[in-house]
Amino acid sequence: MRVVFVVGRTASGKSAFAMDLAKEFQGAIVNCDSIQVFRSLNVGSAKPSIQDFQDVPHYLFDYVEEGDEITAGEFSRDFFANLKKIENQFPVVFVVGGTGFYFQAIEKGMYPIGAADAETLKKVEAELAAVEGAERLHAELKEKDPKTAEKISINDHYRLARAIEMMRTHGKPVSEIKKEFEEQQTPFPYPLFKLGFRISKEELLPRVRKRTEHMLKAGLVNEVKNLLAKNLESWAPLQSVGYKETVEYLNGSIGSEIELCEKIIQNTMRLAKKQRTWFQRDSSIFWVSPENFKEAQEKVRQFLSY
RNA sequence: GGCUCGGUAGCUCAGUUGGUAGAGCAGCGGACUGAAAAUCCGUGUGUCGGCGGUUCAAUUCCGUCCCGAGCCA
Repeated sequence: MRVVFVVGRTASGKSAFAMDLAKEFQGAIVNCDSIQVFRSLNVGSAKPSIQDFQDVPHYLFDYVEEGDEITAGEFSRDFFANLKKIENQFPVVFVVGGTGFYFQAIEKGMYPIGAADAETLKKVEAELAAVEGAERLHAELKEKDPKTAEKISINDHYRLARAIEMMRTHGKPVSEIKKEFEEQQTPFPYPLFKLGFRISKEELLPRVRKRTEHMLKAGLVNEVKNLLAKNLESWAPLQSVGYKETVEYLNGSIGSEIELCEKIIQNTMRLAKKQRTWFQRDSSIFWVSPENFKEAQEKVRQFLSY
């Protein structure tokens, strides 16, 4: 089996492209989007339609239950477990999504140390919350692991806490864990081609606007209302673009549905910008834009048929 | 028509006891290894509503006009 990554900013048209190719090559679609993995997040996550699900086999959508959460490491394991199961069923899978971190997790792997040790992390967070806590911990990191300290802002409490936690739990600096990992890194286990969808901000904005208006018509507010009725207001994915704003609308801090729509469009554009920033540094991606669409299709065909 | 309070960055506003101004948000750029649609970092010249006056110097004081909100007629 071969694997094609189809990456790009949200609403860029990558899903439709992948669907076409999947039909042509009897392939499957595998999700690599951190929000579309969740059941019950349908409208606001711009999940593929029921028709799409029927036309082409889709994997890793809708498989994390309401209220449950997932990490990049877990996603990566789920991804390979899934691929193992279907590797004899399809000549190719198209891994489609916008979550750069998850793509990295599956392509490069994660450090072999696993998730944070809850107890240690809790302690570190308590220290962090103390007066001058961040300053002290950052100084500690700087002393024991200057390389890592240089990359982490004193205000980035999340990364600072995790770095200290790693150091204490595993008894070595993060930069060493990173170095060891890089030395014994294994290549991605399937033939891989990476395709990126490039679309300008000017082209993207009207697409985002249309999609957001459609989400509101399709019942985004109701979707969120139902989740809040189940006491899921602190469920992490409700912090994501589209959901966060709708929660604010329902609790009154966003006044009207028009304002809600504008806010979602704005934050979606910002998300798109961050996605662009992430993917553009990967020089091994072959970029598709409207001008070289045919050429891109040809590239994929070549990759799949030699 | 009279009085009062406002008019400062794209938006909301702070400030200058007179020496030409700064926050938040937005925008723009970036980072990213178990929260990633998250989190964090960098980036601020704008006729300080217009026109006059006083002054070495006015966004700041004075006059006048324009615009907005409120109160009284």
